[in-house]
Amino acid sequence: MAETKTINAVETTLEIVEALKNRQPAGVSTVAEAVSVPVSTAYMHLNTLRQQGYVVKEAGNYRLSLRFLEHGGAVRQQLDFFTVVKDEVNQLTYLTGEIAGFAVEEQGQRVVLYRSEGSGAVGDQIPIGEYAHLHWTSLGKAILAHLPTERIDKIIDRHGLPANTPRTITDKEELLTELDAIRRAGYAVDDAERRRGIRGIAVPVLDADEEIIGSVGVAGPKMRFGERYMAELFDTLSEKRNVIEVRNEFYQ
Amino acid sequence: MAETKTINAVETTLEIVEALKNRQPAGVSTVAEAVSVPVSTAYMHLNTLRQQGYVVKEAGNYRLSLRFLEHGGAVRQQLDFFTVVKDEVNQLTYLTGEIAGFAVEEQGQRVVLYRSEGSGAVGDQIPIGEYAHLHWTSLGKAILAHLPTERIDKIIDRHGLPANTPRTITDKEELLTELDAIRRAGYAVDDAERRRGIRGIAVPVLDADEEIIGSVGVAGPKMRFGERYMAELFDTLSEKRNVIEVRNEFYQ
DNA sequence: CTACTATTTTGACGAGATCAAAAAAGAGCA
DNA sequence: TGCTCTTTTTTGATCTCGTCAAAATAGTAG
Repeated sequence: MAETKTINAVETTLEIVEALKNRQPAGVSTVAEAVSVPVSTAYMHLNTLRQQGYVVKEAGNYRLSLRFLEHGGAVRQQLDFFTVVKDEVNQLTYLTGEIAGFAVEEQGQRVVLYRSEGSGAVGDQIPIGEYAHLHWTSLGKAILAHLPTERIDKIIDRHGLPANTPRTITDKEELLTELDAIRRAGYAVDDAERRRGIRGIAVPVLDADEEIIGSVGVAGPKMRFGERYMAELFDTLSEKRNVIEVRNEFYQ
Repeated sequence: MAETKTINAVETTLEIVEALKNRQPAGVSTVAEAVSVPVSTAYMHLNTLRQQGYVVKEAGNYRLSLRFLEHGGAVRQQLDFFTVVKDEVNQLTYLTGEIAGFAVEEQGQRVVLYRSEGSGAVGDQIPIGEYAHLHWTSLGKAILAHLPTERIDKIIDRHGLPANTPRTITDKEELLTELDAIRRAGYAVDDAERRRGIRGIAVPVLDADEEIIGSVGVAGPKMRFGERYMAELFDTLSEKRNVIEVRNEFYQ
C-alpha cells in the first residue's frame, strides 16, 4: 500500500473494532492475539473505545456498542433520497411479498442501504449495511452497468472478480458484455451468482443528471422466480424506480 | 473524568467521527476547528480513517462512510433475539398501520434497534440506532421500570432528567412513582413527553430469568391515540411481547 | 486453599503524533 | 489568463505519549 502517512494508534483501534465485529464478545487477550499486539496495548485501546462509548463491556467481555448503528442510521438519514427510498421499498415488499432492497455503491462495493421483507419472503438474512462485490448481485450489477467505464475498470482492478457460487461471472469480458446487456434491457438479474437457489432482479435509479445513485431490487427463491414472474417484477420495479426518481428530483 | 488512561490519538479520531456526523460533509479545516486541533493533525486522522474505509472523500469533502451502518447491522444481527423481534415488529406495523419499534438499553439510554412504519403512520423520523433518554419515551420507560433499583439510580445520576417538552417528567420521585405504576400496569405511555402531539405505548420484553431485554411499542398522533385505541394497542402489544418471549426462549 | 489463566497496572524507552510553517492546489474574480 | 485569497497537503523538528515486558491483581476451576 504505502499511501500517505497514517496514524498507527488509530489503525490499531480500527483493527480492534474489526476483530471485535467478527469474534464478539471477546476478552482482552483474544483481541490482542487477533490483531497481534501485546495485551496491555489491546487493553488501552479497548478502554479508550469503551470510554467513548464505542465498545461495551459485559460480564468481563467486550463487544461493539450500538453506537455504530447510531452513526450508520444518521448517515443514512442524511441522504436526501433515503425517505423516498424507504417508502417505495416498503411498498414493493407489500406489493410482492418478497424481499426488497435498495443499494448504493461505496468504495467500489454494493452496500445495502435499506431492506424489507414481505410475508412470503424467502432468502438469506443479509444485515443492513452489508458490503459485497458489485458483480455478483443484481443490485450491484445494476449499479455497475451505469458507472463510467473508467470507474468500472478501477473497481474491477481493485476488487477483482472472485466467485461465490459456480455461476458467478469471473471473466472481465463476459462481465462487460453482461453490463452492456443490462444497460439495454434496463434491469439486472442475479441467477444464483451469489447464493445457490436465490434469484434477484434489480433496476438502476438515476438522478436528474442521469448519474446512478443506487438500485432497487427484489430477491427470492429460484423456483418461484420464473420468466413470467420476473417480467411482472420488472414492471413493478420500473414503476417504483420512476417514483423514486421523480420524488427525488422534486426534493432536490 | 480522569478515569483510567486512554489513548489520545484514538480519542481525537473518535471526536472527529462525532464531529463529522453532525456537520457532514466537511473539509479538513472545518473538522479541525470543530475538534480544536491543527489542520495538519485533522488531515492525518481523516486520511487514516479514509484508508481504513470509515470515511469517504467526495468532491474534496469528507463524510462518514457506510461502514458504520455495516458494523451496526452486524452487531444487531448477532443479537440472538433480533430475527424474532424484526418479524414481530413487522407484524405489528401490519396489524396497526402505525409506527412500531423495538428498543434496548445501552449505556443508560434507550437505543432503537428496529423500527417499521405502517401505511397510516404518523410520527417523527427517528433514525435507527438513535440513543435517547430512557425517561422520555414509552420504550425507554418500559425498560427503565424493569431494571434493578440500583441501576435506575445510577442511570438517573449519570444522565439526569432533562426536559424535552413541557410534559417530560423531570422529578425523580415522580418518575419512580410512574415506574411503579408501569410495573403494575404492564405498559408505559409517552404522552407528548418527547415530542409534542405524539403519543406512544410500550411493553417490556423479558427473558427466561425475568430480566429485561428490551421493549416493543407503537407511536402515533395524539388525536388518534385515544383511551379506547390505546387499550386495543395494549392487547396487541402484549400478544407480540408474548410471541417474542416464547420464540426467544426457544432459540436460547 | 492452590494452581492456573486473564485482566489490569506500572514504568522506561524511543517511535511517532503533534504542531507550525512552508508548499501546493483550488476557487473566485477581473 | 493571470492574480489574490483560501484550503489542502507536505515537511521536519520536538518531545509527548503509545508501546511493550514484566509485575500485580483479580478471577476461575479443581
